[in-house]
Amino acid sequence: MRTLVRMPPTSTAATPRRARRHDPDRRDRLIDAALAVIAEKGVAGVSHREVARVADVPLGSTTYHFTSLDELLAEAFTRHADSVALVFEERMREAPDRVAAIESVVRHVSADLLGAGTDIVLSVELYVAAVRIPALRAVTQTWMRRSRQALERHFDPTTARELDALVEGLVLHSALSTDPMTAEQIRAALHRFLR
Amino acid sequence: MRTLVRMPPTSTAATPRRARRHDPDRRDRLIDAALAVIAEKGVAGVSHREVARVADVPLGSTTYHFTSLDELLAEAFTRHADSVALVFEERMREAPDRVAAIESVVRHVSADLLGAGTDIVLSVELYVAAVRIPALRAVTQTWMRRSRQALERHFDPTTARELDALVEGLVLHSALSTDPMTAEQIRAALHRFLR
DNA sequence: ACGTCATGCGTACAGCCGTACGCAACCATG
DNA sequence: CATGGTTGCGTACGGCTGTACGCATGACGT
Repeated sequence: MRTLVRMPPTSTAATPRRARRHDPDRRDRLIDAALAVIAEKGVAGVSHREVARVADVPLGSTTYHFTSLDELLAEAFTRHADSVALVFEERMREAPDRVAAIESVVRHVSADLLGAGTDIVLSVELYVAAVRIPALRAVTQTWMRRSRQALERHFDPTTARELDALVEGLVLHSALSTDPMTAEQIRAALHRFLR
Repeated sequence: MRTLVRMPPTSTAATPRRARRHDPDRRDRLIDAALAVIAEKGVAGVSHREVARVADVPLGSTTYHFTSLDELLAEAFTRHADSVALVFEERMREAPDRVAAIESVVRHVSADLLGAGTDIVLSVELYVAAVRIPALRAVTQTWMRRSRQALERHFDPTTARELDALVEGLVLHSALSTDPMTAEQIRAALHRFLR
């Protein structure tokens, strides 16, 4: 139904043209909403409409702030990778020596990654999306580099690279397993590698 | 255009109703086609129509053989996991001792997994799909169990589990990296862990 | 040779999608 | 208070999706 006649704002028409809201954080909230959708339904579940629904904004708003869906995905995953990398960097920074660093890695795996359920899901979604979307490959590259550099505060480059891979594997296997490894088992594995 | 008049088979009508083919391997070929689609476009790219196109069968044929898309995905990933597991089991079987077993693992990672590009993509797609589709969780579980059991021919259970995780991490990092690890680097990492 | 019936396929339907586009609303000027 | 321009949103369009359903087909028993 095209409204040729101007409706008063109080009209009870189907969609009464919501008052336009001035809110400068909207773009941010859309990115968070996108991450929520990815965590719950996967990248496949991300659509302009779904994100708009979760963020409680009109459809037109999402297409206004993000030209394409890929742009939205790139920003969302960048935020995710940034936040995980920041936490890990802090963990490495606060470790005074090599032994403490190992313990920090254990905590990072068991608390930061495996503890908060959605983070690993987001990461795996990122990995698979990165296979096909070049912009996301760059995100994973940067993340891996930061991760290794953080480790290099306490370990030589080769060890850092291998350790990073081991951590990845431990996290992934635990995430997929019905019988995930305990913090103690993770500690044992890391000490064995670094002994 | 509904054809109320019976068309002769030689008619040049839009879709001349292809001769029905008796081919009992159709189901198998559909599963392979599904794997090809997953490798090329991801799980998100799998649709009855796309699989039908790749397998060169009519749309109705896919919906006939597989009630739902999830059923098709489950069968496809089961086939993939089976085939990778079989290769790995063979590699472990042919290794006479522990040292040879390590070398077999190196070859498995660098040749079987990283060598043939599509396999890792399929695996990562499986991991992420397994998060949301219960039937696929079972597939990953079985695969992990077989993998560990194969390793247990040469290593104790704890070592097997840790080694399995390390392999996973090495493969994943190499697959995602623009600068993947060489076979030599992988060998070094494994020897370091098992030294 | 001929009927029967499980097997296989064409088609239609309803619903979701991304995106383009034009108009409404507001802010900053004058 | 007028007016211009920027920002934001409603809507429509074409295309893709899964799936249900009914009819054509041909293998097989007789």
